[in-house]
Amino acid sequence: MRSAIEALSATGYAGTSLAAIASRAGVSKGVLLYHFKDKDDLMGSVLMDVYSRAGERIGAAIARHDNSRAEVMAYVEENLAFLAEHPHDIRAIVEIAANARREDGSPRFGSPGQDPVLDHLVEILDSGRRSGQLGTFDPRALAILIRGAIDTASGRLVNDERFDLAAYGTQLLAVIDCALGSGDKELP
Amino acid sequence: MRSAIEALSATGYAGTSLAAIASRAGVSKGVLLYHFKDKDDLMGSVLMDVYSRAGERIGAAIARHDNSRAEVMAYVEENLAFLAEHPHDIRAIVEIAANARREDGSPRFGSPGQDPVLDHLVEILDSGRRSGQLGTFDPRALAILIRGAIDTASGRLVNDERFDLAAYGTQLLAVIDCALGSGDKELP
Amino acid sequence: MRSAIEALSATGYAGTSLAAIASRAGVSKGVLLYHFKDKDDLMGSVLMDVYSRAGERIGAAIARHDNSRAEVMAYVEENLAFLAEHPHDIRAIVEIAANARREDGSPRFGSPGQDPVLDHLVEILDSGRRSGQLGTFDPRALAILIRGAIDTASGRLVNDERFDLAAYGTQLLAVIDCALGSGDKELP
Amino acid sequence: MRSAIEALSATGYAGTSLAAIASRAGVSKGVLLYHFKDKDDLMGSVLMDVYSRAGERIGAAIARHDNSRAEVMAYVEENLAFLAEHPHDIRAIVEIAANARREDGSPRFGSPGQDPVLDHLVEILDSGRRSGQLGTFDPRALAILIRGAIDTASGRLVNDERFDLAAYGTQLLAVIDCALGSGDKELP
DNA sequence: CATGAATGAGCGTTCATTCAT
DNA sequence: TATGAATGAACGCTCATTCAT
Repeated sequence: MRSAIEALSATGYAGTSLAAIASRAGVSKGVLLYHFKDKDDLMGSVLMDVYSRAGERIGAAIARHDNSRAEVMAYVEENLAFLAEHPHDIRAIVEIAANARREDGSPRFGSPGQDPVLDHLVEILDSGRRSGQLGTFDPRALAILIRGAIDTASGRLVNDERFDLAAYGTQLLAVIDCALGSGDKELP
Repeated sequence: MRSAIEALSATGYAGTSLAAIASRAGVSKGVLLYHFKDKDDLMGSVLMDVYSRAGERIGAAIARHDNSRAEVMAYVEENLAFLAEHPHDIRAIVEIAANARREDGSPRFGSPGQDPVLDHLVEILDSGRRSGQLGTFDPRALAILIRGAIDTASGRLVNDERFDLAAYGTQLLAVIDCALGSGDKELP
Repeated sequence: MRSAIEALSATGYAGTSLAAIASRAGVSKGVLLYHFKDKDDLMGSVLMDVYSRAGERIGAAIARHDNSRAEVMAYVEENLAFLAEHPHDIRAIVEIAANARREDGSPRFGSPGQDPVLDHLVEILDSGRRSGQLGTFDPRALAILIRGAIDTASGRLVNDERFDLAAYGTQLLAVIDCALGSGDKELP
Repeated sequence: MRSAIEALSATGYAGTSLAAIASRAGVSKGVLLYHFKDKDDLMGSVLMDVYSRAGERIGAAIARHDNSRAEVMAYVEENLAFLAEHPHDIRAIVEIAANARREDGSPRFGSPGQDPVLDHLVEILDSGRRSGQLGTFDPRALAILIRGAIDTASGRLVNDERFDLAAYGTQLLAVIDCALGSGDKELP
């Protein structure tokens, strides 16, 4: 699975054949299909593996806070921290989510940014807004916006060597802070 | 090229074979390669075609304004308007930009959000910041963030039927307005 | 298709890969799948081709007679004549009929001896019996017996060089003649 | 071996992989190759097992008679009785005999109907003819015909649920009885 | 301009077989 | 004895590309 992640990050979904993964791992193609039912199963397993690792960290980070604004900030910060530590992992699952298709051509794993993760963010935003801790906004739209901003960073990080993730994170947090409203906090 | 756009939007980059495009267009495969040197040439032409059409509209919209904030807003509004009118066109070029690779596996057309377009936005933001019309921010980071937010909308629009582009646009404009700073404008 | 027939006759169904057929024909594998949708389509086409050629001859031979006994005899004689002239053709379709399976493992083209052909024979036998031209027997059972006797000859002819088709034909006709009865010579 | 027989009968020779047999037997693939040198060895063992069981019964039945006609009838009756009791066993060995090939594509176990068994029948027929107990016929041709009639019944029995084995047996015996002649009713 | 026949590399997958445990 | 990991060859099939017409 590590080899699959490397291959996905380096050559994209379409460029990631079983042969490419196997050769990266130094094993035969056959062994991949011994451990995984088929290619989709392998890809799905990579997706779930990274998701669960990232989700665990992010969930834990959120749980350390008790107000919506801090939770959102922790969500984004931890996302970016995971991305900084495991850029290829995130790149891999974005590739999978964006490109894995069913036989009829429809996406296999939902849109990029994936729904369970997205829904978690929507809920935080929505409960914050309802409880009055946050200002006025469209929770779903803002959540999509935030996920899009995070996902795009994974592409930059892997493919654009001039990309400064730290600066991007600072800017993103500032933007979100501003977007969350509540009148007492401005952008610097 | 219209058939290529339809196919890309419907079945993704990997699912878009020359045969699929040709059959959609009601012509033979051969004719595609008569008019385009190879598949990459066709994809590049689609990319350039949509880019130039979108760029023309967006450039014209920007030109109708004379201050940086209005220019940025026009940039985003016109992007979303084009997306609303031609969702498949945008979906197609996002697919191409995200998936077309060189033989060594590196992206052929830069990262999603593509550089010339991005640079234009960076420049507007930077000049606005330098001239004091806008507040303090990292122009490149903010530009990437905005492009990511726009690009992610194209995926939602095509694959997620519950997605409300108008609401998303409203939210995105509000966020950007806020991010551009200058102290006298809040989120609604 | 001629190469497919040769391969089927020489190496059996399981030994007949697209590569084997293509190499016999001196063409690439790809071209087979250009002309036939998939391997099943090719095999089905071979089956239909031989069937229609054989069926035409046999039908014409039957039509030259006006009583049931002569029709049955003509059916068998013409079957054996076709087999003598085109042993590989018959061997090929017996291989296909016996081995081509659906994905669930059930036979794709009916049992060996194939039904339309069998039904034709059943009908001749049955009408002869009902009209009193022939003696007493079970038309369906006798038809299956006759088809089995003919089909087994194709296997012998191709794989057993000591097999004497002419002698076999003489014996088979004698047996059938006897089996058909004739009012004064009933089966017990 | 019982699992191999089930698999062969259900999905045919080509559909019977070692994995399929192993999973039916609830053991691992490896154990099959521990007990049998290779797949051909397993198939050959199945063939021999069924052959010896069937041969024993049939031989015993023949031994209970002392004239050629009764021996032939017993041969056929016992064949059909074994088939009725163990349809999958017979189906399995017909599959093996028809499909197992050497590397050069030639049949590994002789034609369907297999020679030792066939030769036994030839001998009975021939000695009956020479001793004058039976009429005039070609012993080898008639033996092949009878084997073909029996083998085809196994395919019908497994794949054609409308097939009536008892009626088929009655008809087959009648035909053979007639074919064996009896001095006053010579074959031409 | 356009077609359709043909190619060949590469794909995901199956499978008999080997081997360390 | 039995397992399960691993292999490598072969399979059916897809596809971008070439080329004669």
